[in-house]
Amino acid sequence: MSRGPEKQFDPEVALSKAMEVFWARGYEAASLSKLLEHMGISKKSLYDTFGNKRSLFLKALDYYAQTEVKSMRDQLLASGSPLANLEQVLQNLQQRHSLPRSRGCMLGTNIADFDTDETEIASILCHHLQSLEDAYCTVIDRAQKAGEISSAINSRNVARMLLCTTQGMALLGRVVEDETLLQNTVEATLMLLKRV
Amino acid sequence: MSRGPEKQFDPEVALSKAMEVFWARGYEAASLSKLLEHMGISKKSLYDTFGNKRSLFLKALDYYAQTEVKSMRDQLLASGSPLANLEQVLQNLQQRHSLPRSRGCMLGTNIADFDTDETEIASILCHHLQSLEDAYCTVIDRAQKAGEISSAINSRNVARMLLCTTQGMALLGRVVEDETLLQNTVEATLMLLKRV
DNA sequence: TTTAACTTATACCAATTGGTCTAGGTTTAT
DNA sequence: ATAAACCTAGACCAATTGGTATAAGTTAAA
Repeated sequence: MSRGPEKQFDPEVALSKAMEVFWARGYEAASLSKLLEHMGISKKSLYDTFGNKRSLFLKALDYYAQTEVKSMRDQLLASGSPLANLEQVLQNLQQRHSLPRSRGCMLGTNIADFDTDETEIASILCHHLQSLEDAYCTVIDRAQKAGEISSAINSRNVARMLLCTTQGMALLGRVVEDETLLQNTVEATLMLLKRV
Repeated sequence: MSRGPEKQFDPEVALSKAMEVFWARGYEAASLSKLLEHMGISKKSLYDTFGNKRSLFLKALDYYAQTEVKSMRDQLLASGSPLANLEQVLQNLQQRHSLPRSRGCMLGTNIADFDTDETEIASILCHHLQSLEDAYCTVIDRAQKAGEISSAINSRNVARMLLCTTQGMALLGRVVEDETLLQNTVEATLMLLKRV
Protein backbone atom coordinates (compact mmCIF):
# COMPACT_ATOMS: atom_id res chain seq x y z
CA MET A 1 0.00 0.00 0.00
CA SER A 2 2.82 2.39 -0.82
CA ARG A 3 1.75 5.92 -1.52
CA GLY A 4 5.11 7.22 -2.60
CA PRO A 5 7.11 6.24 -5.65
CA GLU A 6 8.81 2.90 -6.06
CA LYS A 7 12.46 2.61 -5.17
CA GLN A 8 14.49 4.52 -7.68
CA PHE A 9 17.19 1.89 -7.77
CA ASP A 10 16.85 -1.85 -8.14
CA PRO A 11 17.72 -3.43 -4.76
CA GLU A 12 18.63 -6.71 -6.44
CA VAL A 13 21.06 -5.01 -8.79
CA ALA A 14 22.58 -3.12 -5.87
CA LEU A 15 22.85 -6.38 -3.92
CA SER A 16 24.59 -8.12 -6.79
CA LYS A 17 27.06 -5.24 -6.95
CA ALA A 18 27.69 -5.55 -3.23
CA MET A 19 28.22 -9.27 -3.70
CA GLU A 20 30.93 -8.58 -6.26
CA VAL A 21 32.84 -6.43 -3.79
CA PHE A 22 32.58 -8.95 -0.94
CA TRP A 23 33.45 -11.70 -3.40
CA ALA A 24 36.61 -10.03 -4.62
CA ARG A 25 38.28 -9.26 -1.33
CA GLY A 26 36.23 -10.61 1.54
CA TYR A 27 34.24 -8.89 4.26
CA GLU A 28 36.85 -6.74 5.99
CA ALA A 29 38.50 -5.32 2.89
CA ALA A 30 35.11 -4.44 1.41
CA SER A 31 34.95 -0.96 2.92
CA LEU A 32 31.77 1.08 2.89
CA SER A 33 33.33 3.54 0.46
CA LYS A 34 34.17 0.74 -1.99
CA LEU A 35 30.72 -0.76 -1.56
CA LEU A 36 28.97 2.57 -2.11
CA GLU A 37 31.07 3.41 -5.14
CA HIS A 38 30.40 0.07 -6.77
CA MET A 39 26.73 -0.09 -5.81
CA GLY A 40 26.11 3.42 -7.07
CA ILE A 41 23.76 4.44 -4.27
CA SER A 42 24.03 6.78 -1.33
CA LYS A 43 25.03 5.77 2.15
CA LYS A 44 21.56 6.53 3.46
CA SER A 45 19.95 4.24 0.91
CA LEU A 46 22.32 1.45 1.81
CA TYR A 47 21.51 1.61 5.51
CA ASP A 48 17.77 2.10 4.91
CA THR A 49 17.59 -0.83 2.51
CA PHE A 50 20.10 -3.34 3.85
CA GLY A 51 20.61 -2.46 7.52
CA ASN A 52 24.28 -2.40 8.39
CA LYS A 53 27.39 -3.78 6.72
CA ARG A 54 27.08 -7.20 8.29
CA SER A 55 23.48 -7.73 7.26
CA LEU A 56 24.34 -6.50 3.77
CA PHE A 57 27.05 -9.14 3.68
CA LEU A 58 24.67 -11.86 4.82
CA LYS A 59 22.19 -10.86 2.11
CA ALA A 60 24.99 -10.79 -0.47
CA LEU A 61 26.13 -14.23 0.66
CA ASP A 62 22.61 -15.53 0.29
CA TYR A 63 22.42 -14.00 -3.18
CA TYR A 64 25.68 -15.76 -4.07
CA ALA A 65 24.25 -19.07 -2.90
CA GLN A 66 21.05 -18.54 -4.87
CA THR A 67 22.88 -17.70 -8.08
CA GLU A 68 26.44 -19.03 -8.29
CA VAL A 69 26.16 -22.04 -6.01
CA LYS A 70 22.75 -22.95 -7.39
CA SER A 71 24.13 -22.77 -10.92
CA MET A 72 26.85 -25.26 -10.04
CA ARG A 73 24.39 -27.60 -8.40
CA ASP A 74 22.08 -27.40 -11.41
CA GLN A 75 24.90 -28.23 -13.78
CA LEU A 76 25.96 -31.19 -11.67
CA LEU A 77 22.45 -32.56 -11.30
CA ALA A 78 21.28 -31.92 -14.85
CA SER A 79 19.89 -34.77 -16.90
CA GLY A 80 22.25 -36.63 -19.18
CA SER A 81 25.53 -38.33 -18.38
CA PRO A 82 26.49 -37.69 -14.74
CA LEU A 83 30.18 -38.05 -15.48
CA ALA A 84 29.88 -35.61 -18.37
CA ASN A 85 28.17 -33.13 -16.03
CA LEU A 86 30.97 -33.47 -13.49
CA GLU A 87 33.57 -33.02 -16.19
CA GLN A 88 31.82 -29.94 -17.48
CA VAL A 89 31.64 -28.38 -14.03
CA LEU A 90 35.32 -29.01 -13.36
CA GLN A 91 36.36 -27.64 -16.75
CA ASN A 92 34.14 -24.65 -16.15
CA LEU A 93 35.72 -23.99 -12.76
CA GLN A 94 39.18 -24.36 -14.21
CA GLN A 95 38.47 -21.84 -16.94
CA ARG A 96 36.89 -19.26 -14.69
CA HIS A 97 39.53 -19.42 -12.00
CA SER A 98 42.33 -19.21 -14.55
CA LEU A 99 41.16 -15.83 -15.83
CA PRO A 100 43.59 -12.96 -15.13
CA ARG A 101 41.85 -11.28 -12.20
CA SER A 102 39.91 -14.27 -10.91
CA ARG A 103 38.20 -13.60 -7.60
CA GLY A 104 38.00 -17.21 -6.50
CA CYS A 105 34.95 -18.46 -4.62
CA MET A 106 33.07 -16.08 -2.37
CA LEU A 107 32.68 -18.83 0.22
CA GLY A 108 36.38 -19.66 0.32
CA THR A 109 37.56 -16.06 0.31
CA ASN A 110 35.43 -15.28 3.33
CA ILE A 111 36.38 -18.45 5.15
CA ALA A 112 39.87 -17.00 5.16
CA ASP A 113 38.68 -13.50 6.00
CA PHE A 114 36.54 -14.12 9.05
CA ASP A 115 37.96 -15.04 12.39
CA THR A 116 37.58 -18.71 13.17
CA ASP A 117 35.41 -17.93 16.19
CA GLU A 118 32.72 -16.24 14.08
CA THR A 119 30.39 -19.17 14.51
CA GLU A 120 27.33 -17.59 12.91
CA ILE A 121 29.15 -16.84 9.67
CA ALA A 122 30.94 -20.19 9.80
CA SER A 123 27.69 -22.15 10.02
CA ILE A 124 26.22 -20.30 7.04
CA LEU A 125 29.33 -20.89 4.96
CA CYS A 126 29.34 -24.55 5.99
CA HIS A 127 25.71 -24.92 5.01
CA HIS A 128 26.42 -23.76 1.46
CA LEU A 129 29.52 -25.95 1.25
CA GLN A 130 27.44 -28.89 2.42
CA SER A 131 24.96 -28.35 -0.39
CA LEU A 132 27.84 -28.46 -2.86
CA GLU A 133 29.22 -31.60 -1.27
CA ASP A 134 25.81 -33.25 -1.52
CA ALA A 135 25.56 -32.38 -5.19
CA TYR A 136 29.00 -33.90 -5.82
CA CYS A 137 27.95 -37.01 -3.93
CA THR A 138 24.74 -37.37 -5.91
CA VAL A 139 26.45 -36.99 -9.27
CA ILE A 140 29.02 -39.63 -8.32
CA ASP A 141 26.33 -42.00 -7.13
CA ARG A 142 24.55 -41.53 -10.44
CA ALA A 143 27.75 -42.04 -12.40
CA GLN A 144 28.35 -45.27 -10.54
CA LYS A 145 24.82 -46.50 -11.24
CA ALA A 146 25.34 -45.58 -14.89
CA GLY A 147 28.56 -47.59 -14.93
CA GLU A 148 30.69 -44.53 -15.72
CA ILE A 149 32.67 -44.72 -12.49
CA SER A 150 33.82 -47.76 -10.56
CA SER A 151 31.51 -48.76 -7.74
CA ALA A 152 34.58 -49.57 -5.67
CA ILE A 153 35.02 -45.98 -4.64
CA ASN A 154 33.20 -44.33 -1.75
CA SER A 155 31.05 -41.60 -3.22
CA ARG A 156 30.81 -39.54 -0.01
CA ASN A 157 34.55 -39.54 0.48
CA VAL A 158 35.22 -38.54 -3.10
CA ALA A 159 32.58 -35.81 -2.90
CA ARG A 160 34.40 -34.34 0.07
CA MET A 161 37.70 -34.58 -1.75
CA LEU A 162 36.18 -32.77 -4.71
CA LEU A 163 34.94 -30.05 -2.38
CA CYS A 164 38.45 -29.50 -1.01
CA THR A 165 40.07 -29.71 -4.43
CA THR A 166 37.73 -27.21 -6.04
CA GLN A 167 38.05 -24.79 -3.13
CA GLY A 168 41.81 -25.06 -3.48
CA MET A 169 41.53 -24.39 -7.21
CA ALA A 170 39.44 -21.29 -6.62
CA LEU A 171 41.94 -20.07 -4.03
CA LEU A 172 45.09 -20.71 -6.04
CA GLY A 173 43.52 -19.23 -9.15
CA ARG A 174 43.68 -15.85 -7.41
CA VAL A 175 47.47 -15.73 -7.56
CA VAL A 176 48.75 -18.30 -10.01
CA GLU A 177 49.47 -17.01 -13.49
CA ASP A 178 50.17 -20.39 -15.08
CA GLU A 179 46.79 -21.72 -16.10
CA THR A 180 48.13 -25.25 -16.53
CA LEU A 181 48.07 -25.61 -12.73
CA LEU A 182 44.29 -25.81 -12.65
CA GLN A 183 44.13 -27.62 -15.98
CA ASN A 184 46.41 -30.36 -14.73
CA THR A 185 44.53 -30.57 -11.46
CA VAL A 186 41.32 -31.28 -13.34
CA GLU A 187 43.12 -33.77 -15.59
CA ALA A 188 44.49 -35.65 -12.60
CA THR A 189 41.14 -35.66 -10.80
CA LEU A 190 39.23 -37.01 -13.77
CA MET A 191 41.96 -39.48 -14.62
CA LEU A 192 41.93 -40.93 -11.12
CA LEU A 193 38.13 -41.12 -11.08
CA LYS A 194 37.76 -42.74 -14.48
CA ARG A 195 40.47 -45.38 -14.58
CA VAL A 196 39.42 -48.99 -14.10
CA MET B 1 80.86 -3.39 16.61
CA SER B 2 77.98 -2.52 18.90
CA ARG B 3 78.91 -0.64 22.01
CA GLY B 4 75.54 -0.85 23.68
CA PRO B 5 73.80 -3.93 25.03
CA GLU B 6 72.32 -6.66 22.88
CA LYS B 7 68.68 -6.48 21.98
CA GLN B 8 66.57 -7.13 25.05
CA PHE B 9 64.07 -9.22 23.15
CA ASP B 10 64.72 -12.07 20.76
CA PRO B 11 63.88 -10.83 17.25
CA GLU B 12 63.25 -14.38 16.06
CA VAL B 13 60.77 -15.03 18.83
CA ALA B 14 59.04 -11.75 18.09
CA LEU B 15 58.95 -12.65 14.39
CA SER B 16 57.41 -16.02 15.12
CA LYS B 17 54.76 -14.29 17.21
CA ALA B 18 54.06 -11.90 14.35
CA MET B 19 53.79 -14.87 12.01
CA GLU B 20 51.11 -16.38 14.22
CA VAL B 21 48.99 -13.25 13.96
CA PHE B 22 49.35 -12.96 10.18
CA TRP B 23 48.73 -16.70 9.93
CA ALA B 24 45.51 -16.62 11.88
CA ARG B 25 43.68 -13.83 10.10
CA GLY B 26 45.75 -12.61 7.16
CA TYR B 27 47.54 -9.34 6.53
CA GLU B 28 44.76 -6.78 6.77
CA ALA B 29 43.09 -8.09 9.90
CA ALA B 30 46.45 -8.29 11.67
CA SER B 31 46.32 -4.78 13.07
CA LEU B 32 49.35 -3.16 14.65
CA SER B 33 47.71 -3.29 18.07
CA LYS B 34 47.12 -7.04 17.77
CA LEU B 35 50.65 -7.56 16.51
CA LEU B 36 52.19 -5.51 19.32
CA GLU B 37 50.11 -7.21 21.97
CA HIS B 38 51.05 -10.67 20.77
CA MET B 39 54.70 -9.87 20.08
CA GLY B 40 55.08 -8.25 23.48
CA ILE B 41 57.29 -5.40 22.31
CA SER B 42 56.78 -1.69 21.91
CA LYS B 43 55.79 0.03 18.71
CA LYS B 44 59.14 1.72 18.45
CA SER B 45 60.98 -1.59 18.68
CA LEU B 46 58.78 -3.06 15.98
CA TYR B 47 59.47 -0.26 13.53
CA ASP B 48 63.18 -0.10 14.41
CA THR B 49 63.62 -3.84 14.01
CA PHE B 50 61.27 -4.80 11.21
CA GLY B 51 60.61 -1.63 9.23
CA ASN B 52 56.93 -1.19 8.54
CA LYS B 53 53.96 -3.55 8.64
CA ARG B 54 54.45 -4.79 5.12
CA SER B 55 58.12 -5.68 5.57
CA LEU B 56 57.27 -7.35 8.87
CA PHE B 57 54.75 -9.44 6.97
CA LEU B 58 57.29 -10.36 4.30
CA LYS B 59 59.76 -11.44 6.99
CA ALA B 60 57.03 -13.42 8.77
CA LEU B 61 56.09 -15.08 5.49
CA ASP B 62 59.71 -16.02 4.93
CA TYR B 63 59.88 -17.41 8.44
CA TYR B 64 56.78 -19.49 7.74
CA ALA B 65 58.39 -20.87 4.60
CA GLN B 66 61.61 -21.72 6.43
CA THR B 67 59.81 -23.53 9.23
CA GLU B 68 56.35 -24.83 8.35
CA VAL B 69 56.76 -25.29 4.62
CA LYS B 70 60.24 -26.69 5.01
CA SER B 71 58.97 -29.18 7.58
CA MET B 72 56.38 -30.47 5.12
CA ARG B 73 58.95 -30.78 2.36
CA ASP B 74 61.31 -32.63 4.66
CA GLN B 75 58.63 -35.09 5.68
CA LEU B 76 57.70 -35.71 2.06
CA LEU B 77 61.28 -36.20 0.91
CA ALA B 78 62.49 -38.19 3.91
CA SER B 79 64.11 -41.56 3.34
CA GLY B 80 61.94 -44.64 3.56
CA SER B 81 58.76 -45.46 1.69
CA PRO B 82 57.67 -42.48 -0.45
CA LEU B 83 54.02 -43.51 -0.28
CA ALA B 84 54.24 -43.85 3.51
CA ASN B 85 55.73 -40.34 3.67
CA LEU B 86 52.90 -38.94 1.57
CA GLU B 87 50.35 -40.73 3.71
CA GLN B 88 51.93 -39.38 6.85
CA VAL B 89 51.92 -35.82 5.55
CA LEU B 90 48.27 -36.02 4.54
CA GLN B 91 47.24 -37.54 7.85
CA ASN B 92 49.25 -34.88 9.63
CA LEU B 93 47.52 -32.12 7.67
CA GLN B 94 44.15 -33.63 8.35
CA GLN B 95 44.76 -33.76 12.06
CA ARG B 96 46.12 -30.25 12.38
CA HIS B 97 43.41 -28.64 10.30
CA SER B 98 40.68 -30.48 12.16
CA LEU B 99 41.65 -28.94 15.49
CA PRO B 100 39.03 -26.60 16.99
CA ARG B 101 40.59 -23.22 16.17
CA SER B 102 42.67 -24.26 13.19
CA ARG B 103 44.24 -21.32 11.39
CA GLY B 104 44.65 -23.07 8.06
CA CYS B 105 47.72 -22.39 5.92
CA MET B 106 49.37 -18.99 6.09
CA LEU B 107 49.87 -19.05 2.33
CA GLY B 108 46.23 -19.80 1.57
CA THR B 109 44.81 -17.37 4.10
CA ASN B 110 46.81 -14.54 2.61
CA ILE B 111 46.02 -15.51 -0.96
CA ALA B 112 42.45 -14.73 -0.03
CA ASP B 113 43.36 -11.60 1.89
CA PHE B 114 45.46 -9.71 -0.61
CA ASP B 115 44.03 -8.06 -3.66
CA THR B 116 44.63 -10.06 -6.80
CA ASP B 117 46.66 -7.23 -8.32
CA GLU B 118 49.29 -7.37 -5.54
CA THR B 119 51.79 -8.96 -7.88
CA GLU B 120 54.79 -8.80 -5.53
CA ILE B 121 53.00 -10.70 -2.78
CA ALA B 122 51.45 -13.06 -5.31
CA SER B 123 54.79 -14.06 -6.76
CA ILE B 124 56.23 -14.80 -3.31
CA LEU B 125 53.22 -16.89 -2.36
CA CYS B 126 53.42 -18.72 -5.69
CA HIS B 127 57.09 -19.43 -5.16
CA HIS B 128 56.42 -21.21 -1.88
CA LEU B 129 53.47 -23.08 -3.38
CA GLN B 130 55.70 -24.17 -6.23
CA SER B 131 58.22 -25.65 -3.81
CA LEU B 132 55.42 -27.66 -2.23
CA GLU B 133 54.20 -28.81 -5.61
CA ASP B 134 57.71 -29.92 -6.53
CA ALA B 135 58.00 -31.92 -3.33
CA TYR B 136 54.69 -33.64 -4.05
CA CYS B 137 55.89 -34.39 -7.56
CA THR B 138 59.15 -35.86 -6.35
CA VAL B 139 57.53 -38.10 -3.79
CA ILE B 140 55.10 -39.44 -6.39
CA ASP B 141 57.91 -40.07 -8.84
CA ARG B 142 59.74 -41.99 -6.13
CA ALA B 143 56.62 -43.94 -5.21
CA GLN B 144 56.18 -44.91 -8.83
CA LYS B 145 59.80 -46.04 -9.11
CA ALA B 146 59.31 -48.04 -5.91
CA GLY B 147 56.23 -49.67 -7.40
CA GLU B 148 53.95 -48.22 -4.74
CA ILE B 149 51.89 -46.19 -7.18
CA SER B 150 50.89 -47.03 -10.73
CA SER B 151 53.17 -45.55 -13.35
CA ALA B 152 50.12 -44.86 -15.47
CA ILE B 153 49.40 -41.64 -13.65
CA ASN B 154 51.05 -38.32 -14.46
CA SER B 155 53.07 -37.30 -11.41
CA ARG B 156 53.10 -33.56 -12.19
CA ASN B 157 49.34 -33.47 -12.66
CA VAL B 158 48.71 -35.37 -9.44
CA ALA B 159 51.16 -33.14 -7.57
CA ARG B 160 49.16 -30.13 -8.65
CA MET B 161 45.95 -31.80 -7.64
CA LEU B 162 47.42 -32.53 -4.23
CA LEU B 163 48.42 -28.89 -3.89
CA CYS B 164 44.85 -27.77 -4.56
CA THR B 165 43.33 -30.45 -2.35
CA THR B 166 45.56 -29.71 0.62
CA GLN B 167 45.00 -25.97 0.29
CA GLY B 168 41.27 -26.65 0.23
CA MET B 169 41.61 -28.82 3.33
CA ALA B 170 43.47 -26.08 5.20
CA LEU B 171 40.84 -23.57 4.18
CA LEU B 172 37.78 -25.63 5.04
CA GLY B 173 39.34 -26.72 8.33
CA ARG B 174 38.91 -23.12 9.50
CA VAL B 175 35.13 -23.41 9.58
CA VAL B 176 34.09 -27.02 9.45
CA GLU B 177 33.39 -28.66 12.79
CA ASP B 178 32.95 -32.19 11.47
CA GLU B 179 36.44 -33.62 11.33
CA THR B 180 35.34 -36.48 9.10
CA LEU B 181 35.31 -34.03 6.18
CA LEU B 182 39.09 -33.86 6.06
CA GLN B 183 39.48 -37.48 7.11
CA ASN B 184 37.34 -38.67 4.23
CA THR B 185 39.14 -36.36 1.84
CA VAL B 186 42.44 -37.99 2.73
CA GLU B 187 40.87 -41.44 2.50
CA ALA B 188 39.53 -40.71 -0.97
CA THR B 189 42.81 -39.22 -2.16
CA LEU B 190 44.90 -42.16 -0.98
CA MET B 191 42.37 -44.66 -2.23
CA LEU B 192 42.38 -43.17 -5.71
CA LEU B 193 46.16 -43.02 -5.77
CA LYS B 194 46.73 -46.56 -4.56
CA ARG B 195 44.20 -48.65 -6.41
CA VAL B 196 45.47 -50.78 -9.29
C1' DT C 1 81.24 6.79 35.24
C1' DT C 2 80.42 7.98 30.92
C1' DT C 3 78.22 6.79 26.75
C1' DA C 4 75.81 4.63 23.26
C1' DA C 5 72.41 1.57 22.04
C1' DC C 6 68.65 -0.40 23.60
C1' DT C 7 64.00 -0.42 25.90
C1' DT C 8 58.90 1.09 27.06
C1' DA C 9 55.30 4.33 27.33
C1' DT C 10 52.93 7.88 25.56
C1' DA C 11 51.47 11.58 22.83
C1' DC C 12 50.58 12.75 18.39
C1' DC C 13 49.47 12.63 13.39
C1' DA C 14 46.42 12.36 9.09
C1' DA C 15 43.49 9.17 7.05
C1' DT C 16 39.94 5.83 7.15
C1' DT C 17 36.64 2.94 9.38
C1' DG C 18 31.40 1.88 10.19
C1' DG C 19 27.51 4.46 11.29
C1' DT C 20 23.99 8.43 12.13
C1' DC C 21 21.66 12.42 10.86
C1' DT C 22 19.94 16.50 8.49
C1' DA C 23 18.84 19.28 4.56
C1' DG C 24 17.00 19.60 0.24
C1' DG C 25 15.41 17.69 -4.09
C1' DT C 26 12.57 14.24 -6.92
C1' DT C 27 8.91 11.25 -7.97
C1' DT C 28 4.21 9.83 -8.00
C1' DA C 29 -0.24 8.37 -6.09
C1' DT C 30 -4.00 10.79 -4.07
C1' DA D 1 -1.49 20.83 -4.78
C1' DT D 2 -0.52 18.06 -1.15
C1' DA D 3 1.76 14.47 1.05
C1' DA D 4 4.30 10.47 1.54
C1' DA D 5 8.03 7.90 0.25
C1' DC D 6 12.05 7.94 -1.99
C1' DC D 7 16.60 9.87 -3.39
C1' DT D 8 21.58 12.23 -3.06
C1' DA D 9 24.93 14.92 -0.86
C1' DG D 10 27.36 15.98 2.84
C1' DA D 11 28.24 17.12 7.64
C1' DC D 12 29.25 14.80 11.65
C1' DC D 13 30.59 11.16 15.07
C1' DA D 14 33.83 8.14 17.94
C1' DA D 15 37.04 4.66 17.15
C1' DT D 16 40.78 2.65 14.79
C1' DT D 17 44.22 2.45 11.23
C1' DG D 18 49.51 2.66 10.09
C1' DG D 19 53.18 5.48 11.29
C1' DT D 20 56.34 9.12 13.67
C1' DA D 21 58.39 11.44 17.47
C1' DT D 22 59.69 12.35 22.13
C1' DA D 23 60.87 11.55 26.81
C1' DA D 24 62.59 8.74 30.38
C1' DG D 25 64.52 4.55 31.98
C1' DT D 26 67.67 0.26 31.40
C1' DT D 27 71.63 -2.26 30.11
C1' DA D 28 76.33 -3.08 29.48
C1' DA D 29 80.64 -2.23 27.15
C1' DA D 30 84.44 1.21 27.12
